[in-house]
This record gives sequence, C-alpha cells and structure tokens, in this order.
Amino acid sequence: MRVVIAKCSVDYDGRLTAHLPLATRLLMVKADGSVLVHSDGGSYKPLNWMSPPCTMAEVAPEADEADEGVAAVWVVRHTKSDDRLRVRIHEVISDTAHDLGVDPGLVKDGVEAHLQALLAEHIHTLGDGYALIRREYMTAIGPVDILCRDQSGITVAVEIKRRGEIDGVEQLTRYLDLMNRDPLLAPVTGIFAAQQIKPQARTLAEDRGIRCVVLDYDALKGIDTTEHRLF
Amino acid sequence: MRVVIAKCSVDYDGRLTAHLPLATRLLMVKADGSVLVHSDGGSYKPLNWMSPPCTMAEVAPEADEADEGVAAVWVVRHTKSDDRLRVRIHEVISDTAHDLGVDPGLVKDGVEAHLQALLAEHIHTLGDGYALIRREYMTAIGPVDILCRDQSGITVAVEIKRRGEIDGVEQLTRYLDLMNRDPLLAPVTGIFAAQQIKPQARTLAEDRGIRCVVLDYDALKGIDTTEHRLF
DNA sequence: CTATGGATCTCGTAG
DNA sequence: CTACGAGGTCCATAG
Repeated sequence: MRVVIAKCSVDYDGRLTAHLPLATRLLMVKADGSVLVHSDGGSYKPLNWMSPPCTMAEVAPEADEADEGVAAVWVVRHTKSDDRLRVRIHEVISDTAHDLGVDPGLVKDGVEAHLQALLAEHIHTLGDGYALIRREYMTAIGPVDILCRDQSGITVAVEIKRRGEIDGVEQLTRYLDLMNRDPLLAPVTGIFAAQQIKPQARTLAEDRGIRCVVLDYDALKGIDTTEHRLF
Repeated sequence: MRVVIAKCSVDYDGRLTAHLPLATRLLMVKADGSVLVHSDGGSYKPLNWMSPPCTMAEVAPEADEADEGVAAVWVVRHTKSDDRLRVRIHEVISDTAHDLGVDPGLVKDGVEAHLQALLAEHIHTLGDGYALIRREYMTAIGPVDILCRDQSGITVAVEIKRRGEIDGVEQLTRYLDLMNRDPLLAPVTGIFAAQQIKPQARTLAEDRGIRCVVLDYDALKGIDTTEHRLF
C-alpha cells in the first residue's frame, strides 16, 4: 500500500462529474490499484475514490496543467466501465509504501440475524410452553422477527434488537396494531427482546403492554455449544 | 491527520461485535478523533472504523494483552452511543502526522437532479411544442422525473438518467403502466432521456414504444449560460 | 452469472 | 430536529 500526503486537485468523471479544489489530502493506493482520497474529517467515506478493478498510471502534466503548478498527474481508470479519476498533484509532502500482506478479514458476530436464529432455536427462553410458529413472519408492512405461541396458546410477535431503543418498540407496535386487526390472528401480544433495553424504550413498551426480555447472547450461544457437544 | 502502519488486532463492539485478527494494517486517525482501519484491498470501506463524534485514547495494555505481545492499545469510544473500538498494537511500522487543514469539499456536477432541472427548463429540447406539466410528478410507486405534453397535447412521462441502462427503462415502464391505467391521464407515452444510452436499453425501450433521447449536458448548460448573460 | 435485501450504511434534503 | 430517499452505494447470500 502506498500512502501519499499531497496538495492536489481531483476530478472524477463517471456516474457523475465531481471536482475537488486544490487542498492537502491523503491519497491511498491499494495493492489492487484502487485509489482513495481522504480529507481530515468526515466519515469513513473518502471524498473521492476509484474502486477495483482499475489501473493507476502516473503521467506527466499537460502543458496548461504544468503552467498551473501541477507536478504530476495520476490517471486512474476503471477496467470495466469508463469511470476515470484524474489527480493533479501540485506538491508531495510525503510518499511512503508498505507491504501489508493479505488481510485475514473481519469476523462478525452477534448480528440481529444470529440473535434471531438462536432465540428461534431456544424459544423456551421466553418462558415455559412457548412454541415457535415461524421466523420472519411476513405482514403487509414487513416481516415480524419471530411469531410464536405462549403456554396458553396466545399468538406472540417478537421483535429482536441488539440494542432495544424506542424505534424498535414503535416497529413492534405497528406490527401488533396490524395483526390485531386480523380476526384470524387476534389477539396478538408482543415481546420486545434485546441484549440491552434502554430505559425509555422499556417504559414505552411496558406502557403499551409489551413485555421486555433481555437476551443473554453468550448464554444462548452456550446452550448451542452444549447441545452440539452432545452429538 | 495521523497515519500509522502497524501490526494490530481490532475489536468492535456496538451495533454488532466484530474482530480483526492480527495483521499489518493502516490506521488513520482524523482530526475529529475518528479512526479508520484499512487493509491493502477491498473497496473504500475500511475493515473497521469509528465514526465521529468520538474520542481516542492510547492506553497501556492489560497484563494478559502485554503477555501476548501487545505494545499499546487504542480505545476509541463514540460520544453519543456506547460503541467502542479496541485496537491492540503489537508493532508500529510507521507513525506520522500531517496538518491537512479544512477541506474545501466536493463539488458535484451533472447529477441526475441537475440534468432534470436543465431539461425541465428547456423542455423544447424534446421537440417543438413540448410543454412542461411538472417535475417530480408523484405516482403511487414514486415520482416521475418530468411530466409534460407534446405538440398534440398527449401526456409524456420522461425518465432521466446520466447513463441509460435497462433498469431505467424498466422504471419508466412501471410508471407508464400505472399512469395508463388512470383514465384521467391516459394515454401517456414515454421518453427515456440520458447522456448515454446503452444499446440493450435502447432496444428494450424502443421495443416498448418508448422514445430515446440523448441529452447533451454541455449544450443544455450552454443555453443556460447564454440566457443568464441576457439579463 | 444475476437478483435481492441489509448496512456499524453515508449523505443530502424536505418538512 | 427528524423522516425519507438516493448512492459512483458496498456487501453477502440465494437462486
């Protein structure tokens, strides 16, 4: 990976046309030829970039560019589309390169989908006698995470979040309103299940008759591990 | 901006839990405290990151971390949520900082919205006698870019793209199907307008009776400039 | 291979 | 401020 700190202007032409006026920025050239132009703020999104597969060539500036003080020009072209990036470098402040090797990559864990799968598999976590009807139960306004029955046979809609906040309660409320208008389903009660439940969300949920359940992710995973060990 | 090349492992805990095994990576610390962890490939998205507003603190490793060869630990915490990032640095290969100043920011040009405004202003580009009804004409399935009438008074729905591809034709087709079911609007014809129209898109459009118009962005802008000069 | 939906989405704009 | 839609979306998975 090559990292250059330089005073530069950048022009992109592809899906849209965009221009970055002259300023000092960080330019990152990755092993696959992709280029990122970062400023000293904002989010993780670069000001401008070229995604792989693409090729990067350092060329001499045109006459008019040289007149304006351009020392070097990077021409980056996408291999498939005709997107192109032109980086006009006026002054190089730093230019270094390092061999990083191939990255082993990110390991994700504990996403909502995983929580949902674990809870569906161990639905008794919600209480004795609970029985799964199905995951991702479709309604007109979207899928309910889990639909199940409690010990008395009442239908229960479960909304799962890693972090239980107000918008999750609102979402579940909309599902419950809709489902309770369906005579084939009604009455339907709700459970708001999350690893953490914010006090405001808990208050709102309980005020609406929605039960709150705090999920212990490690415990759910532990049950899983134990069961797998039995085989 | 601080740029560090280091052998490190990273753990994120927030909306999800994620882990990056030990490897050499680029760490970028921006002026607002935000941190980006980049590998030497992939897209512009970092492997892991913390968005502003957040704070970054360099602390001594725990005893068990020190035993595993951790030289320093970065603790990055989001100011509003309790998202946190822990970067365990085993070996620093490079550590530099540069003052980039405030970036003047990206200037976008030629986006679909601008094309739409220009074409609406110069609707006669589509042919003599064309008259604008309105931009962003709302339908149940979304807004039609431009609705106008041709010289014979027939309603025309115009879909605008910078690059005309098949999905744009499909989009316009859906609008036309819907609008032609409305007796107050029908009959409605379609125009697919773009700076470039891919052969497949043109074939599909014309097969469906949709007229294709290639827009000359610079010419439309030129008309604009000329008119402004008149005042 | 393409199609589809989620995202630690980000980013703008309208209300 | 929040809500909503678009993105040079990116990204994984399913088919």
